[in-house]
Amino acid sequence: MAPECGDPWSRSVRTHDLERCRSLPLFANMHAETFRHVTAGAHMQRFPPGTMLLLEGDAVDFLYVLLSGQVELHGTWNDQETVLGILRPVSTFILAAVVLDTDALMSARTLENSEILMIPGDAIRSAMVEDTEFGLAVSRDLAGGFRTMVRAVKNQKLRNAVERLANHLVMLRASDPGVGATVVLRHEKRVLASLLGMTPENLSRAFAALRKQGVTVNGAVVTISNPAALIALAKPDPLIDNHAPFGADIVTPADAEIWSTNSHRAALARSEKRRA
Amino acid sequence: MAPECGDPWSRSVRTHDLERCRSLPLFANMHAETFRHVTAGAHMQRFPPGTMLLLEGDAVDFLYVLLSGQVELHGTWNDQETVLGILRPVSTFILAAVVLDTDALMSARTLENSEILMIPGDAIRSAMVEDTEFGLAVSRDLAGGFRTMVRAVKNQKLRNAVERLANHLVMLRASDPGVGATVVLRHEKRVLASLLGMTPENLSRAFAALRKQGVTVNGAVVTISNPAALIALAKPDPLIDNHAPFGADIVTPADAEIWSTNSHRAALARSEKRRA
DNA sequence: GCCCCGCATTGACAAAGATCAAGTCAGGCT
DNA sequence: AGCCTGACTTGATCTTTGTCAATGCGGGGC
Repeated sequence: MAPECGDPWSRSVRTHDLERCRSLPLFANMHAETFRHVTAGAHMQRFPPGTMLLLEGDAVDFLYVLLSGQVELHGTWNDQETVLGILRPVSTFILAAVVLDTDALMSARTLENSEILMIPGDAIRSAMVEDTEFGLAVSRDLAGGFRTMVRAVKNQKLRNAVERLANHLVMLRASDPGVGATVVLRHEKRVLASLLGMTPENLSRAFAALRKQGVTVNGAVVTISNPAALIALAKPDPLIDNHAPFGADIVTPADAEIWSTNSHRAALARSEKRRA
Repeated sequence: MAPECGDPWSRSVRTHDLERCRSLPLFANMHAETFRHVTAGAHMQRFPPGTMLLLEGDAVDFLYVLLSGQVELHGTWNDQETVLGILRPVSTFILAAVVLDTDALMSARTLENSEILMIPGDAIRSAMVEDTEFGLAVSRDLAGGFRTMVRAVKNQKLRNAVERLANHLVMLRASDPGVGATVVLRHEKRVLASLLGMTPENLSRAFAALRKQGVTVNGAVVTISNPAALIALAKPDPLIDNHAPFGADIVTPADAEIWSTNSHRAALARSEKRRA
């Protein structure tokens, strides 16, 4: 289902890929044999930016594992589109549709060059039956995904645009292990706007509104001169915002809830280098 | 955690209760022995309307099974409240928190006199390990719940207030086995307003706006004199609205997605036959 | 029966957000 | 280098939604 934009580039699956896959909570405790069986039928593909991996309504034949790059999940209705989530490595996506062997509710599109491991849905479903440990991991992953979406609904219904942006910035700050004066936006602003449920114009104005709280923007670099003021406005809440603390704190591994993402850190470092 | 509002009324668990529980897809294929073990520690309680069963942030010790009455799930932030879902029998709730053994993201409150079976979370979690069939059912239920929440986000972000109301009415019509001229709202209007993500005042105006499409309201009774016009405005979409599209189409049994409700399905099939 | 209280509706107004239209800027291409 | 494209911003305007206030309606309790 890749309509345009050049052929995907298939390549063989390296053991390094499998190791990264294995590092996900979803696969970590799987029996070695089941893991081998599941990945036997998998194949690896590279996609250029802007490739539609999956269209909502399509039957879902694979579980996707994003190993490098960035993928956007979005939904469409009445010629409008809204971004429902953005994935960074290492993450899986559309597990729910695979488990139910049904059609996708979200479309998926690459935002950057991306390497994706595609695991046949059949293999996933039979592994759930054969390997209890994996079955449990699937349940935990889906429970986390459910909670992520509950948070999204609360965020959308209880907060206005400026508050959503403020919390997004607070989240970025919290997830950045480095010092605190600046954060780097991880997506194009128009993508971010859609993710936050507003138009690009309105995102610009929301940034402008946050100048009072000491927020200034320069391209993708946002400097937060008065974190306390920003946080006072944002009122982050653990029951909405899942600030995955890398640095400290335990957070039960099951409660990842970032779809199934685990290791963001690499990408962050990269984007930090180049800045206007 | 039932703060006020009179003592809950505990009573013994009857076999009839267990049978209704068993009818849920979540429990239907469970081994008899596991089911007996799981329900051994369960107890039954009656709650008057307005009782807080669970407060967001609370640790979750039980899986709740609603056997009669009506329960509202809502979220809170910054002194505002929004309804995230409304359950009718027979449904379970907060399975995700039980699976992860963590705190609740949603509060639960009875809207009517309700009978609720409370199953200890430990028993659920150990049953998942011991009974593969049950583990699979849990995964499927959570996958359905995830998809329900994805639909909710799309509904909220892609549609305006009038469109959300129109689709709600179309959904009620589709799920009502009787003839088509009227539907009955299932909740107080202010609850419905919150569920649809608007204020009560705005709900009134949304109803007024639908008069052009032949919608008139009288208390809880809504008459739809021109279904085609209403549907034309609502543009219901199987990827957002989980009711049988008017054409045909089967709903795959796995794709329940109504949290974990089952009882609708029969109604759906019925309404499929008769169509304007 | 009467009184109250809470729900629902309506109108006037205010705030939030979307749309339309320029206009700027940076990066990529020839 | 020069140009072109696409992203971002800003202002003006309109639509949608929320807020505040007043009123009507109806059911439950005394």
